[in-house]
Amino acid sequence: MSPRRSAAAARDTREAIVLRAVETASTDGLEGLSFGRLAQDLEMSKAGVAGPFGTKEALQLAALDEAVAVFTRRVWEPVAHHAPGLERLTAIARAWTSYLGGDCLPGGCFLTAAAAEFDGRPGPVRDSVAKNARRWRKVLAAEARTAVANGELPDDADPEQISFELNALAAGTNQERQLLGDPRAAERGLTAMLRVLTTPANVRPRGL
Amino acid sequence: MSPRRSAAAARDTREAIVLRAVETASTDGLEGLSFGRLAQDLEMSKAGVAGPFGTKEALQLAALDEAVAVFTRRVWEPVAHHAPGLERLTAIARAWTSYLGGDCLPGGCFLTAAAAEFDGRPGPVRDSVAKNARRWRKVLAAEARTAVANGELPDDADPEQISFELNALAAGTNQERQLLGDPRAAERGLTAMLRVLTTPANVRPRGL
DNA sequence: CCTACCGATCGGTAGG
DNA sequence: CCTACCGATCGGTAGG
Repeated sequence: MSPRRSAAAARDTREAIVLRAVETASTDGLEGLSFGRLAQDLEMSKAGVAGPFGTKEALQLAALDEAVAVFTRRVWEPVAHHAPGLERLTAIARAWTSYLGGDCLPGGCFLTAAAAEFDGRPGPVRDSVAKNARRWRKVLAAEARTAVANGELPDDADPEQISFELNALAAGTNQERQLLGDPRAAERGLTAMLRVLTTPANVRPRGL
Repeated sequence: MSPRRSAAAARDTREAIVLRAVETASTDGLEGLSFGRLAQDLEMSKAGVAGPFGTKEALQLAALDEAVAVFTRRVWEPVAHHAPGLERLTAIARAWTSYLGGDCLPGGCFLTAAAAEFDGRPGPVRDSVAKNARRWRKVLAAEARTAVANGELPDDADPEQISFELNALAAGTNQERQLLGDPRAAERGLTAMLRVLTTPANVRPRGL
């Protein structure tokens, strides 16, 4: 009663294509993907690569889903056992910057790159990028809200602002690492994130 | 003794192509530029567009230079008359976030997008993007160093860290505006930047 | 999952 | 700055 061999083989093929697509897109962008080049890399026919997806857009969406799954596995799952609130936020800061400072993908954080690539273009790929970005931002804001409720952050701390700043610092950490090649990128990012969690901006500082 | 008519006309043509290229690349990326499409947009022949540049890479570099010039005009020049140090840094934060929150380009901050697009690829375009990024980062760090020397920031504030954080927050502001469509993006970015300038991270906060 | 093909577009050049 | 062209590659499909 195991799945028919051909169905399992088809799944494996699809998975191999998606993994390679994520790698390629991390350096060349999602728009830089092509069936022909993937076929060469995987030593398959072009039609064999295109078949499981039908369109380039479907391939891009599949690669994006895979990248989200990797991010979840590398950043969210390791911190899920921490207590909600400030403790978990701190754990996220550590896991996230460590992820950005590592070299799991040749071109750096896929999701940051995809956000920049599609932020000016309409369509399903952009919609998916935006949806995932919003989802993660909501996770961060919810943790910040819990931290305020727990008295771990000041009553007037703004959870949305904290979420915004953590996200910005992650994007900056990725740029520091990938474009400028700074090995201290992760450390700089973590220092900044921890300060956001220590002295969060609520109201605009006076006199500036 | 005025320049020959044909030379002046050639300069105008080149300029028109570059301006259109910056616009196109702000949404589609520098790699998304093509002589053929620019020719259609400008109602010229493809060879007429390619001629003044020779290669696509030369066109990309010209578009990048133009975007840097726009950034300088919009962010640096308006603050150059301010006193060096904290006052000028604060003015930069205002001009920068205002620039990012405006809509001078359809696809948002060209330089942030180019950084993300080329951070994983070798070549002259990446080198130019990195060189410009480094140059701006040095300007920011120098201002922070002056602020420390003036006693406007704590003695142990780290100018490089301040430069890193301001840059990260700019990238985050651009993403907030372009991808998530948040009209408060500029305000959030400014709030965060001003806090960096008010309570800069120097050493890692204790106990985290 | 393959071969073979479609029309379109790519970067670039010859020649004027 | 134009027409006309080059070989290569694109996304996608027919048919098996």
